[in-house]
Order: sequence, then C-alpha cells, then structure tokens
Amino acid sequence: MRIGELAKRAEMKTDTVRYYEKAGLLPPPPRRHNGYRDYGTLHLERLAFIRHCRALDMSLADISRLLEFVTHPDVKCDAIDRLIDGQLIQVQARIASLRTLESQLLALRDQCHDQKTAGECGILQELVAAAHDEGCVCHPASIGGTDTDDHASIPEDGHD
Amino acid sequence: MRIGELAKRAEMKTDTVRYYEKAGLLPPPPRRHNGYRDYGTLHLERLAFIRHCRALDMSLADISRLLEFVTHPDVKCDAIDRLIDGQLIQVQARIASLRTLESQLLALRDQCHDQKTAGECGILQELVAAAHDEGCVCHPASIGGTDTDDHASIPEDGHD
DNA sequence: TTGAAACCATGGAGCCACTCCAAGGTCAAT
DNA sequence: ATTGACCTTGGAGTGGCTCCATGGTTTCAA
Repeated sequence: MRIGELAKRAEMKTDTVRYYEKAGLLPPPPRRHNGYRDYGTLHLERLAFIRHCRALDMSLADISRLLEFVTHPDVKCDAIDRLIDGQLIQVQARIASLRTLESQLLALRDQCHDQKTAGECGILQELVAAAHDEGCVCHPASIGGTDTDDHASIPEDGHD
Repeated sequence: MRIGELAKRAEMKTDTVRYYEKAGLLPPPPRRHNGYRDYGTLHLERLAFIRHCRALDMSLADISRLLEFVTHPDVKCDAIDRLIDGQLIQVQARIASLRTLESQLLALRDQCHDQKTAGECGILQELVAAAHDEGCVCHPASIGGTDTDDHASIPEDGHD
C-alpha cells in the first residue's frame, strides 16, 4: 500500500503520515525499488490508534507514551491510568476557564446598546476602561478580594 | 520609560512588548541617543488594552482590528459587536466540544479495573479496539445514528 | 509513442503568540 | 576598572500540522 492509499484509509493527509513518521510515532516502512514507502495493515492500525487518541486531544508525546505500552504489554498499567487522569484534569480546567471567559464576553456584549459609532460603543469603552485599571464589566476591579485577580491574566492556551 | 519598566508595569515580558511592536500592534516609540526605546503613558495604556483583550482570548488580528476602532472612533460600531459575537460563538463551541471530550475520557477511565499490566488494561484495550473500528466506550460505533460521529474527529484547535 | 495527469520523494517555509538565547552595546555603582 | 543590570538585534524553538517548490515515477489515453 502506498502512502496515498494509507492516508485515505486513515482519513488524514499524506503530509500528516510523513510527519508522524518523522516524529517517531509511525515506524518507517520498507521502500519499493523506486523509493516509495510501502505500508501494511499494521501501519494502518497504528495510524487509527493515533487518530483516535488525537480525537481525545492527547498530545503526540502522550500518544507516543501510550504506543510504548502497546508494544510492551507486560509493564504496569497504572501509568496509563494516570495519563488519562492528567488529560481529564487538563480538559476540566480548560472548560472552567472557558466558562469564565464566556461570562466575560457576555457581559461585554451587553454593553453595546446599538450605538452608531465606535466612539460611543459601550464595548469599546469597557475595553478602553480596562486600560485605565478602573475595572470593567468583564474583569471587575477586585475591591473586596483578589479572587478574580489572577483570572485577568492571559489564558494559558499555548500548548493545547 | 525604558522597555523594562514598561513591561513590568504592563505585566508582560520585554520580549512580548517588542513582539507586539513588530506585529504592528504597538507603534514604534522614539529612541534615545543610545538606541533605547523611550515609551510614554500612551504606550502603557495601549499595552493594557491589548493585555485585556488577550485575557479575553482574542487573536492579535482581532485586537488589531479593535485598535483601529479606538483610533477611528467615528466609524460604525456594529463590527465591534460582531467581533465579540464571533468570539463568543467560538468559545461556546469550544466548551461544547470539550464537554464531549470530558465524557469520553471519563468513559475511558472507567475501563481500568486495577489490572496490573498494560496488556490487561481496559483503557489500552479500548484504544486499540478503536484501531479495529469496532466501536469503543468513548467513541461508540454509530449503530443507530451519526450524532456522535463527527465529534469523533480531531478537534479543530488549529486556528482558534 | 508521446504527452498529460496523478502519484511519489525531499526539504523548507508558514501558521500562532510568544519565549529564550547569543553576541554585543550602554550605563550606574562600587 | 570592573561588575552587574539593563538594552539592542536577529534567529531558533514550541505543536501539530499544512502547503509549496522541485523533481522523479507511473499510468493511462490519444
């Protein structure tokens, strides 16, 4: 099976397949006389596994760790459990932070009372107010406590 | 004010400030005789604005658009409203997709019944089963419908 | 038989929003 | 005079791809 068919069957791009090989997730297949990669069903299964894990939003590093368990089924499995748990904690933290964000955006949107120009727009006024540290609808100034304080920092989305 | 103090006051790194300048979000300040950047309070306000918008998870492109409204307050503001709405829709979609993901991971975690080796681990067996397209606890094969089908694809985190 | 289309190979750049680093210049205090 | 803290620039790295240029190979039809 050439890379095109493999990619089609695994429902991904040939570029992605080659990328996985370079990243060490997919073992390099034998080559034909012309240099073309020659895949078998094992490769397809492995790709399906990777794809499924990616659908669970796992990082390639985590998937790589899982693949080691697949090829070494005799080691203890509690690390697998911890990996999934860690994943779960990340996802739940992300949901919580996005919910905060949602309420902030909703509050912001409510500030626009169909003004006509940007100069009168409540949303923009709120955003500019934030620059003066006066507290805004979405990030109220912490008068009574500091609990919303750190939420005002930039969400750490860097490495999803 | 040199870049160090500006960055400290804006609670970001000097690298980030320079990056914003290069990205066209912060106008290049005048230089001192030694080449050092010399900032004023307007720069600090602008940075605070950017920081606040980033805390709302806006892209730099969107913030750039907003900054144009700040400097041209006479244009119509409905574009601002639409920008915030778009942001909101994105966030809500992301929450929904993460909730699906959460339940999938929970189902997966329940498969581990304290086995001892990876070979017996229910989680791993489920993940491998997915490679055989037999349906797994987290992504059940669509027997009765296709409602969970498309959710099983890789989450589109690329360009949030 | 020739030529076009479809496939394959490699290497490198681009995306986003930074972050870090190296090599070198500047300045204040000791 | 030297140390250390600051500043400058440019470039590389992050993750997980995606796209592109350039060139080789295969296959099919005219």
